[in-house]
Amino acid sequence: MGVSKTEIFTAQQNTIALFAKVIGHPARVAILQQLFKLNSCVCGDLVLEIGLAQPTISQHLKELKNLGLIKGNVEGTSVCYCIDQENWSKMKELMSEFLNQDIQSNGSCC
Amino acid sequence: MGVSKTEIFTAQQNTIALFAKVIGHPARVAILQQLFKLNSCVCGDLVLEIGLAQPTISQHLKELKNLGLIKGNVEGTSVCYCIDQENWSKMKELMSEFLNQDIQSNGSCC
DNA sequence: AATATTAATCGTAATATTGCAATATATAAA
DNA sequence: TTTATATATTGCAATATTACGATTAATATT
Repeated sequence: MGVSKTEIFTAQQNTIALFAKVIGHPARVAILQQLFKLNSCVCGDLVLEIGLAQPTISQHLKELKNLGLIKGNVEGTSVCYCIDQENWSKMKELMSEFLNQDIQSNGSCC
Repeated sequence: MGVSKTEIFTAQQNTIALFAKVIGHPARVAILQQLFKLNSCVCGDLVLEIGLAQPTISQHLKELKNLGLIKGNVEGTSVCYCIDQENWSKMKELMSEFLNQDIQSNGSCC
């Protein structure tokens, strides 16, 4: 069907999946890395840096913004984007907790 | 197009995206959590636990296996799955490095 | 006001993902 | 050897994602 059955999972599972999904595209990884590198960055610079068309970058920025990982400020005709550090930290917390899980049983593995 | 332009990104960016993508579905998050909880788990138990059809679970397991995050051993008619701890650690390392990035510039944010 | 600049949105084509019924495969048990 | 059990594979329908050209919107500049 192409649509996930989110209702059968916990809120935490769905949230982890949503954050992972938005990082699950190399263009968005590249955008985030660039924003960490430059602190703030105008949309047009990302288009040049990354090499995808302007509407495509704009779409990826929108997804990152929807999840709160970045924020954008209008500056004249350009829009300046940067990491939303507070939300990034929250996401990092959630993902780290998931990644750092330990095997909870001592039964031998297969 | 539906197809990512992976060739314009670095290997690291593509790898991060691939790992994030496979975690980007709540069913796979749930499977991984269950495997951490029980150490090893038979496919059929995951079907019961998670509540998706057997072919669907089987497909998700395949994706996790393709990326090396889990491994499966045949035990009679069942297949026992567990976390591949070595590869999980490598993935964790890569993702943590990405998540723990710090702003590298002191220019003010927008 | 007219024009240039920048980014967002719309529309669309190509492809990927999700989920499951039906079927195939492989081993165990009778 | 037949039958039961467990998992994988196939095929398909519904939906989502990716990418971009064309256009729109919004502000700056002349």
